[in-house]
Amino acid sequence: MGSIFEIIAEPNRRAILGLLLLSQQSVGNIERELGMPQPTVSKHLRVLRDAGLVEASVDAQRRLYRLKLDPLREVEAWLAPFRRMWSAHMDALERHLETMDDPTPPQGKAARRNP
Amino acid sequence: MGSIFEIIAEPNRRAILGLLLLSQQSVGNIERELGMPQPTVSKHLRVLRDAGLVEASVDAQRRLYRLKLDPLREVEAWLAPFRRMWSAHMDALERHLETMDDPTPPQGKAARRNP
DNA sequence: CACGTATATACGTTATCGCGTATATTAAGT
DNA sequence: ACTTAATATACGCGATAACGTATATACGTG
Repeated sequence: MGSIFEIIAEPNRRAILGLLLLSQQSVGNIERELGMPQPTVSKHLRVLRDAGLVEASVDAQRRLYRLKLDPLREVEAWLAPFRRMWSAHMDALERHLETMDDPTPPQGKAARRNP
Repeated sequence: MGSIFEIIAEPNRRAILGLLLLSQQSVGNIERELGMPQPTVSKHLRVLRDAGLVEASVDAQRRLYRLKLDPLREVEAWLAPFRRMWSAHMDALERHLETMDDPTPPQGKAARRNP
């Protein structure tokens, strides 16, 4: 499977990652919690493992899967400029609201960014 | 096409969005800049438009496409808890480094950085 | 109105993904 | 050793997405 973006495009995989956010989980737990058949879980876990998004430790017959979120940094990195863009718009809106004849000028709450 | 995640899973679409980050672009520009055949561009733009990621204004025969990044907030929202997680690890590492052969033991609860 | 330019869509093909069912593997308990 | 539990894999299938080629639509210019 190609990029991290394709990996997280799958809803079930996102669900699994979301569940693992709470704590590590056995395959059976994931199966029960998310209500998907066991082979499906295992196969998605395989994909996630190959992508480096999870890793497993063996607890007898169980495998406990936990998050390894390093690969998500690529998504974060890709998203960053877009986030900058919309916070730029936010700032513009703030500036606009500040200049609107407002008897109570914005103060106190939310410290200025880049003072 | 389903979720925003599937939309941005496609490399060419991410390329288009990346290009639009600079400024609005005509279809022909995208075609030249990214070196993909025109129908491909148009079809991806169609998908992006349906997803609300992009909107076009007509300039004679050209269509100028620009970003509309609202839908990306969903990605941002999904990513947020994971980001919190790895910055938590960062903080833990920092705390650890602070206490490493540091003659001044950790006493004040959070010696916040950037006072 | 004919023509070139710019963009959109239709169609057929190919590749891949996710699923379900069945089976293999590995460890535990008796 | 036999059995049960837990997880992994193999195989065939149906859906869908992306692509290339060809064609349609809309606009501007002579």
